[in-house]
Amino acid sequence: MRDLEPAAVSSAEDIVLRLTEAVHEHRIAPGMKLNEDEVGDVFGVGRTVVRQALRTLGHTGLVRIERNRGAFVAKPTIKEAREVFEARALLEPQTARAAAERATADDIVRLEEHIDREHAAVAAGESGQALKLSGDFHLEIARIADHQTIEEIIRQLISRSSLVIALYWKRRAALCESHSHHALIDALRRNEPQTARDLMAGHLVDLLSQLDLTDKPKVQTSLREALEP
Amino acid sequence: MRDLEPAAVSSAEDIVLRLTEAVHEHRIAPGMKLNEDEVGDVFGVGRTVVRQALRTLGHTGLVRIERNRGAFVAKPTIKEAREVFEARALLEPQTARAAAERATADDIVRLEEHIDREHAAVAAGESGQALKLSGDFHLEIARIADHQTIEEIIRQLISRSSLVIALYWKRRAALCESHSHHALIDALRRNEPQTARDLMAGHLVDLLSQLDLTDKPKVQTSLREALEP
DNA sequence: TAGGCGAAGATTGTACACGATCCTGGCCTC
DNA sequence: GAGGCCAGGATCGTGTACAATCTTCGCCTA
Repeated sequence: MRDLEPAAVSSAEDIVLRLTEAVHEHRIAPGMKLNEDEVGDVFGVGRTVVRQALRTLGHTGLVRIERNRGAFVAKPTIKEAREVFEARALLEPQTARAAAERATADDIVRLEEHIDREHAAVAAGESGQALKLSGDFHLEIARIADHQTIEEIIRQLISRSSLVIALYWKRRAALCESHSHHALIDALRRNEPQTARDLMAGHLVDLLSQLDLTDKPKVQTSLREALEP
Repeated sequence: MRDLEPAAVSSAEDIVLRLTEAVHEHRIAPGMKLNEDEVGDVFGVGRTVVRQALRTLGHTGLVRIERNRGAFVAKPTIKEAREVFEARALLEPQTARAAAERATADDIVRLEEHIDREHAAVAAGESGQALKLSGDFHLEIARIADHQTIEEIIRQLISRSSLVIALYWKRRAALCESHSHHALIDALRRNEPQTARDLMAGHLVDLLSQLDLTDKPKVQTSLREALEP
């Protein structure tokens, strides 16, 4: 944690990664202003590089850029939240199916190591880290499916999912996820595409059902905007 | 066409649009180098703005950026080509279904006007323009479905589709598309979601089948890379 | 003549400075 | 006292200069 004197130089990619990580681990909250000078100081780079990074994050949907106003961590609306999970529901089941058709023994090992880290994070109470790993698990599936285009799209959707979870998660057992992931690995190990497909579809429904997307739970009017920071 | 002395100022968004249009209309070929100074001169802006635009295009997949080498119009491989259409096949049918559930009379009118322009372009022999309009048609469907997230993803996929078509299209009647689009409009007008879904699915299969994705038709080894420009 | 080395040119990467725009807070007027 | 106006500060947008890197081409050597 003593990363102070971070200095050195970070390329734009590094900053994108660091910021993405921070958002995934819920270390920076939706709506937070990302001042260019400030971010530049933190990472020891000029505004030019920060600008690139923020623009990149803007494209993934993690950051909203307003002209002459600056960059803010995105605050997905309820509609957007639904949309993100709908899109994932269209893409991921079929991707899991493809992954089940191609998964090698090595892939299974990697997935199991992944799950272990996920459990460790949960056990250590690091819910942020656990969430990030949970997202990475889905990405790993796409990687196994050997489908770069969809992998890239899913990466964006998972990023936004993190924001959605930060905003709309109703606290419950976070462990049920692990069960789903375990079952998925089993299906992949046994090369059962149809099972994998169904499990992923069900898993996404589960995730969505654990969000509180009732019509107006967290109003994000300018009023709240004024109260929160 | 006498757009010379373009000068004035164009913001980054404008340049993105102009370049995207040019690619969609096959006015600039895959693999072409996009020199920053050159683009800047053409549009009358500094390199900073060009840089932003190119980076944006890089994110949509239309341009490939190599560090210290520059920006090039992307050259999708056969695998990428398949991937793009697979992703579309997962997203668009369901989107068409949603569109059929929501389409208003106004929407139908807009779609029909769109088709008319498409026909006009085909009749005028402007195949590039026709292709662009054809892509926009699919985007319009996503807009009607009122699903911004998927719309944005489809926008990216259609951009890449244009590149794929530029590279792998085997010349045939370009008109069959119009029939598909017409049938889709009918389904939307009659609010027949299932029909719309199936039509879109079939339409995408048709599109894919008109590509020449046999194993090694257009080799793009470094040899070709060296010969082409 | 083939191969490797090195310098010059070209192109991108980054920082910085200046101009434009927006927000904030105080003051003036009604 | 309320509302509008204006100036000051802060922040972003863009052009430009300089540094880093890559490519190219000529030259030297075996």
